[in-house]
Amino acid sequence: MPELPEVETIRRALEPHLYGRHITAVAIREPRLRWPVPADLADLIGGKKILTLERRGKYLLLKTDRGTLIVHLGMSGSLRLTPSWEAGRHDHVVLCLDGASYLIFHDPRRFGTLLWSETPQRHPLLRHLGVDPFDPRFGGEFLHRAARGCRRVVKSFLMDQRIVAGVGNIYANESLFAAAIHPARTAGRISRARYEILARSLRRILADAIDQGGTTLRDFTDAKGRPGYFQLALKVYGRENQPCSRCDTPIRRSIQGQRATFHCPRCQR
DNA sequence: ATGGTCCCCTGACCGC
DNA sequence: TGCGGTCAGGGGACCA
Repeated sequence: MPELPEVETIRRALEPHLYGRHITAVAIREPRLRWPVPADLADLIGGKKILTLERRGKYLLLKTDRGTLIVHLGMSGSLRLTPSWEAGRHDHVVLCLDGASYLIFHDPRRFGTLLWSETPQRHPLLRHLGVDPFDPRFGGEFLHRAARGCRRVVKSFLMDQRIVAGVGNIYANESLFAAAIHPARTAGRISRARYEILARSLRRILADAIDQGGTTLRDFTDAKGRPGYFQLALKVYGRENQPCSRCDTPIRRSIQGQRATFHCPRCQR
């Protein structure tokens, strides 16, 4: 489900309600996620005070006064904050907070992650993450340099979390369309000038998507249950055979790296 | 090192 | 109504 804009949407909705709260109890109802939820999570996080909720790529970091809960939502994960809670299907982990509210990790497909770390930046899952698209270091020059000698197709290059952290399938497709770059072009053979356009397109699209509360294709909602609206602004993703917004040529769907790829065969070269 | 494939899992949808 | 096939926003493990 969630790429950078959706994760950021959840982060913004949650953080003001989490700051300074204490975790009073933890219930692990289903530990079998991407990796097992630590059986002693209650001991690790119980009684801790929440300091911040940060985002690193598609990860959320719930920082406490001692240690950090690392959260990844996978394809179908969500976090929601409710004043009351009745056990629902796929509500795998529940954090009880002081002030009688519940932070619920819900994930039907269980591709998500909940792990504990005292040094999250050095955690194996986070250590190799690339720059955030909103980091000042990110830009056309950065992409051009990172792509030097790279023989992969540009779309999978863009989705490689070790290069840029946070870009998934929707926003890779959309930013390549905005930059008029064919998704199957070899990453290492794209000019610096075109990477400048791609970097700007990506930033603008991610920022717009955050403003719209993310993209809701099926079931994405923020921490209060509200859907996003950026799906209304999608130009190619999920639009196979529909006319290109720029030239009316039917949008084409293909498969790259086991994932659906959408592009306009006329606009994108 | 690099790049491509497989697979983890559930649910929704489609055609028969 | 039921059944089988396909597809889905991610990414680590494994292989050449």
